[in-house]
Amino acid sequence: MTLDPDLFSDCGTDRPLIRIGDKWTMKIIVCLRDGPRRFGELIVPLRITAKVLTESLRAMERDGLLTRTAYGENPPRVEYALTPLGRTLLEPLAAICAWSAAHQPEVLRARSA
Amino acid sequence: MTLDPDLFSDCGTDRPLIRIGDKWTMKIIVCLRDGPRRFGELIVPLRITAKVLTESLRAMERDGLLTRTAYGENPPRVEYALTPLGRTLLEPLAAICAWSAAHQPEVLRARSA
DNA sequence: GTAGCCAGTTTCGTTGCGGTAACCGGCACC
DNA sequence: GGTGCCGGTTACCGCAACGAAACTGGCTAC
Repeated sequence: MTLDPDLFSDCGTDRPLIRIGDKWTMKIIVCLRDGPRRFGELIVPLRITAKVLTESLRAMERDGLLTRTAYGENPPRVEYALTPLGRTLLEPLAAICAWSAAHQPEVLRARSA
Repeated sequence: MTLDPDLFSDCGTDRPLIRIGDKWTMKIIVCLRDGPRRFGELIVPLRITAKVLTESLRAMERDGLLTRTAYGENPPRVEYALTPLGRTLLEPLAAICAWSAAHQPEVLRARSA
């Protein structure tokens, strides 16, 4: 594997641009990959609390990763959808998931050894 | 972009297999990509404290990502090197760094808007 | 008038990652 | 016999993330 020496230069910043590794960002993006979802359609499969989900969604909205659309109905309806920018994150995320899937046995074997 | 529907299935676990997003794992791997390094050669460029570096290295050693070789010399000399398994992480890491570099302006623009 | 729906917000408490500072052990040099 | 070098370890601490539970608000249906 040949790697551009400067490929990692932007990883040297104090805090990563997007907290890929935080507990929820990645899962929310994956949950939204097939189309918009409502608050309640995220909270159940993710098994996240309302507070943390709200915080995560707001942060991702601020970063331009997803959009929040509130319809003035009652009971309330709010839909969250990935932006094109958010969609571009699916590819590197897939790379990590593929690595996880491929090397999980190896890591677990190393851990138990 | 076409994505295997099951590609993300392994990301649904409670804790990710490797804490890619933790503050140091990624940087340590990048620091070791050109060959083995000593404790002191990691602590200076990373600007990490001894305690946290030790903890991170031990955890990565447990996971089989790197090896620790202590030479019985004095003053002590210890070298850390990526294993083949650790090297395979460079590729997905590069994907994330590339994303960061490519989309940083977009994110920052969204944040300030 | 009360109960339920949805999408939150508020309050309070816990946990764990990361940081600071001090100390350790063996040798080598002066 | 004191000092420095290297690679740690130990004790303590703060903050941000995470979580549980109760509450809100506006509308609808009974």
